[in-house]
Amino acid sequence: MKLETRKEQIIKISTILFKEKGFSAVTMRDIAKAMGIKAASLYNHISSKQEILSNIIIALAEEFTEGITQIKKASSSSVDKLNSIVELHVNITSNNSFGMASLNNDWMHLEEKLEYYLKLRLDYEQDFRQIIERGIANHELQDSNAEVMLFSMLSTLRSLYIWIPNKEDLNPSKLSSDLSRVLLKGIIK
Amino acid sequence: MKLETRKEQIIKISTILFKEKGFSAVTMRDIAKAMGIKAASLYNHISSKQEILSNIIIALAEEFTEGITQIKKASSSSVDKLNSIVELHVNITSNNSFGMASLNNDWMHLEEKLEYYLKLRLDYEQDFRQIIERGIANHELQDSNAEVMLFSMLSTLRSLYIWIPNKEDLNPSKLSSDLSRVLLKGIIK
DNA sequence: GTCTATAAATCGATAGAC
DNA sequence: GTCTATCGATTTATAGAC
Repeated sequence: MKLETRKEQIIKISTILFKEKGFSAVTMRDIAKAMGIKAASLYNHISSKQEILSNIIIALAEEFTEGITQIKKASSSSVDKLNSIVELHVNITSNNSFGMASLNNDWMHLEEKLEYYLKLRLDYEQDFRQIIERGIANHELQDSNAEVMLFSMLSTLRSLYIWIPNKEDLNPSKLSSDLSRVLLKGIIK
Repeated sequence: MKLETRKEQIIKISTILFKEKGFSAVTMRDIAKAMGIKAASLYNHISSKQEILSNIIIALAEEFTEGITQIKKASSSSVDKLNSIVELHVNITSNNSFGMASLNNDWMHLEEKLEYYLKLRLDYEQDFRQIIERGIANHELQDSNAEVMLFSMLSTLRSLYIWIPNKEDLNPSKLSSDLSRVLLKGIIK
């Protein structure tokens, strides 16, 4: 059992509040109240509200970057790489579904780290796109609009945070395989 | 060419600002500045910031409700109904991609209209779910997890607002058919 | 590490002149 | 229909006692 620092506790509680109302609508007093202390006391552990948001978003973005870097250099088929990407999203979102809300909806409120975040996101999308394009080139995937395929998969995977917390009986590996089947093979008979 | 009332102009500009930074981070002074007037002058046309948000979200939610009501009572196949739902989302989002951001991300800041919005959303999802379940029952669709199918389609369709404005050469009917193919038939060969 | 107190800025909204 | 002026509440953040 890891001992949580006070800073980690603040970030954890803020993550929950940010998902409920969004970063801009949550006040330092809201965070303090949820911690059971006064707002001024927060500043002994974090330097600003902005720092809390940065911690949440950048940590997640870097997890995705690490994940796709591993997938990219594996020697598996394109389809298996796509399956691994689905697994990556399901796993990260299962462990931090609250934080995924900030990553998706509050990234524009980043300040110093905004540029860095945008680079990570762009690189991730480019790696994902390349896996799809190679799948088309080597005839594993249908020869249709790669951009629509990318958009469709990424939209579903990025929305997992809305859905996962409502599935009390969540089994990540079953969800990954169900989702892979639907995303890759469609739903029609 | 329709003449826009001042109120409609305010709502239109607010919609753009809300998409950029979210409802909570946009001030009445921001809206006024974009209109070229002072904040106090806004109150001659709207009664509160809240009223602007309600107008944006409820109008869109009702469009979706009307759309699926028509689709539901058509005598077409389940697959054709799903195609119509894709078209519905592409059309509404093409006409108001900015407003779709508020619908997706700022609905929780509704006050008096929150309950009404939640009912419209729940009913919509229930209609959508029923179309999928009937498709499975009559063997048009694969006999797998209906909830995952619903989630996957809905996530992609709800995210269209992020993507559509970046496709300068957008052809709604081509997008609808590309998207239907990917969502229904998958991407694998 | 938490508190009280408060600074300095900004918020939504109103009053009243033009 | 827009303005200036301003109210009262609320915001992030700091100072300094304990």
